[in-house]
Amino acid sequence: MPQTEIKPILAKAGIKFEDSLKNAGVKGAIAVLVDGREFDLSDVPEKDALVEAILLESARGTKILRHSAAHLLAQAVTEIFPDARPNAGPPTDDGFYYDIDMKAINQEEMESVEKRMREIVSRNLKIQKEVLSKPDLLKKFSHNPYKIDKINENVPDGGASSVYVQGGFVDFCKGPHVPSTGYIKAVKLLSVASTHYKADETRPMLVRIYGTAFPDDKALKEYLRNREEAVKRDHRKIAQEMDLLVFNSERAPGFPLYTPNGLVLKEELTGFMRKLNRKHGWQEVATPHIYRDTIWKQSGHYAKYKSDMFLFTLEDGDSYGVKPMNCPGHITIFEREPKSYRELPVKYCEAGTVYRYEKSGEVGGLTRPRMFTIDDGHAFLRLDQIVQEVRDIMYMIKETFSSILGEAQLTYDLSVIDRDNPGNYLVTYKCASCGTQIETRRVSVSDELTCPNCSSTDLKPDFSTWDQATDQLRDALDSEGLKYTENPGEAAFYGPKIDVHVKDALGRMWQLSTVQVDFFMPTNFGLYYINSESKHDRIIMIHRAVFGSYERFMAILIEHFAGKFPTWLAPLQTYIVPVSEKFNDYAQKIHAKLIDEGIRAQIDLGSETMNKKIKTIRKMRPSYILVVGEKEQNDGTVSVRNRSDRQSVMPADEFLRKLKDEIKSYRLDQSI
RNA sequence: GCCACUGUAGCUCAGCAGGUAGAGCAGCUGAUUCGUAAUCAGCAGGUCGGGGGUUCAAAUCCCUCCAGUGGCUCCA
Repeated sequence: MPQTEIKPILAKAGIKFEDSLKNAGVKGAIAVLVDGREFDLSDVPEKDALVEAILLESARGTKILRHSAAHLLAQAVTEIFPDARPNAGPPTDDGFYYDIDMKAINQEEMESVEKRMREIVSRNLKIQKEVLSKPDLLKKFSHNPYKIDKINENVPDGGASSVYVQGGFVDFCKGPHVPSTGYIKAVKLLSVASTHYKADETRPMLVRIYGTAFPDDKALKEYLRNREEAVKRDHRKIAQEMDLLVFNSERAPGFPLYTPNGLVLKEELTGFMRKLNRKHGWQEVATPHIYRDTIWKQSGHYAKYKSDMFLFTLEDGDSYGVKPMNCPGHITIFEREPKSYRELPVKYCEAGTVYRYEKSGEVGGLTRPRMFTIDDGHAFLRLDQIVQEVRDIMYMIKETFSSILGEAQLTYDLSVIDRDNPGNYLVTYKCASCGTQIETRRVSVSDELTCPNCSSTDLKPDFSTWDQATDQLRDALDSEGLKYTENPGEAAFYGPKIDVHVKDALGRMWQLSTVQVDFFMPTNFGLYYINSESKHDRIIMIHRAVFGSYERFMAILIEHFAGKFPTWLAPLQTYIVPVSEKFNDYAQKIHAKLIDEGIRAQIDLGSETMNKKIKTIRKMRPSYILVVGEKEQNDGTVSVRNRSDRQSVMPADEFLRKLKDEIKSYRLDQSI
């Protein structure tokens, strides 16, 4: 293991960090850390400071390396294409990119850029920091409007900032960087994409080149292997091989059609969730796919998501919308009769299929379809019941993923309101002159609100409901001992939420579960309960989903297991191959027995050779392949080949017993 | 929606200095009856994503629309 931590040393004022490190006998540093801030080795401290060496192999060091690799990329590009205007090139979690204003480049050109990068590495150019005044900066980058923008945004008048020079290339940058291009030993360009300047779709497109860099070749190779593995596991490819779904881009672009195999998988997951819901007191309901548009106006979806909905008007003039959400349906069921405080919480759930018109460039596979099924749940409860309910949901979530994925690693996000932009959310406003309260969502920040009572325009947002909801979520997380990060501005328009991310077998994090507290939709629909004093009281709603979308979760499972599902999920659990036609009867007897016991079993009575049958069925990823011939027929046994191609022979009854047990217990590995 | 790339048989792909399509697998027919990753032979299968244009002639060149992929934006 490379050493990644070194004891801090004292750096004297006026002496370059690199010299202080050298004097202290510290080797291999590429930058230093002082009070949490990173500096170049060539920087000179103004006063004595305790410094920590940053080694290339550390997380910080690798990030610096990648940042330098981004500069290297820009240098190579500008050497080959002198007209290219680099914009920005940051490191990312697993690599780096650089956005450059240039003509789109193809594969060969990208390879020549990469070749040039290696060549610049072998030149081992010194990467030197210079500090320039603002006018000098503007002059130096006068040919590059993007850098001019950046300088004007980041450097105050009369101020100065650093640039980094390597050979003939110079970039406006805070740094730090590795001391020379020779440090960038393991670098690889990965892909070309395009992006809008400042992520603003009205601005010009830039070419974004992605790449990655690692401290050594071995780490790079391993990363590339993982990437290849991810491509091999692509759910679209495996779903095709296992015959799970059909996408017909002409007839229904973005809409998955389930084949028999695919439906087995979805129904197994639905069954799992049904059982869990029952255990936790969620009652199953079913609601229509189409409603009058008035319900969407009332829920607030229409105002915000109209253009993303499938809407239509009939000849008689009635307008309808296909549901993009299940909540209004559940509300409609809930409000059928008044509820007493004693009856709460009321919890409805549904595997509810919703339809959203995702824009053409956004649809893709199962991760972003236009039709998907949510394991949706809506709890209607009292203010004092939130914490307990959220805790129970967090428990359900943990139960689900540890059961389906094994030792699942979960992380939690708490998304809260951005107080500076209340216009994005449904917020209570209080009139400063007459005290009237209204709950509304401004369409744009410039929208002036007027008091419906006194027509005053002096309305102040009141965040107390948001604060209450958010505090309850914090409470629930804290009392379950869960660590979480808070994200201001990421809340839903009707309330704060907890999102749960799950790590898959390739180390990727996926956002799956979500728990959202909603004070506003119950208000929009006038929901109430009768409290112990016979008065109306406000209903609180919790929206929750554990899998999120079945389709997306299936995609994740396919890639997580590489299609080799645990037996309970596998569309094909047993595949039976007779050694030759002579043993068809015995094979059919076994098959009939398995079918009778509810096993998803198939038998192959074709005239192909046994070898070929085994070969061709592999893409279906059966849990078990049974080969039966003379020996098995005589002994009443089966020859079993499992997912890892391990073979064994056992009595047919024993196989069936173990198989049933494995399925019933949702077992992840194989018992045979 | 924006940018780039791609679209040829059910699947994977070849053909593209313009001369109206080819392979493997899958399928069908026949032979083969086999002990754990491809038995042999034959047959059939495509108005080359749709539309328009240039040309004597378009899968191939041009325009346009649709769709897929990688990104950007968005994601109730």
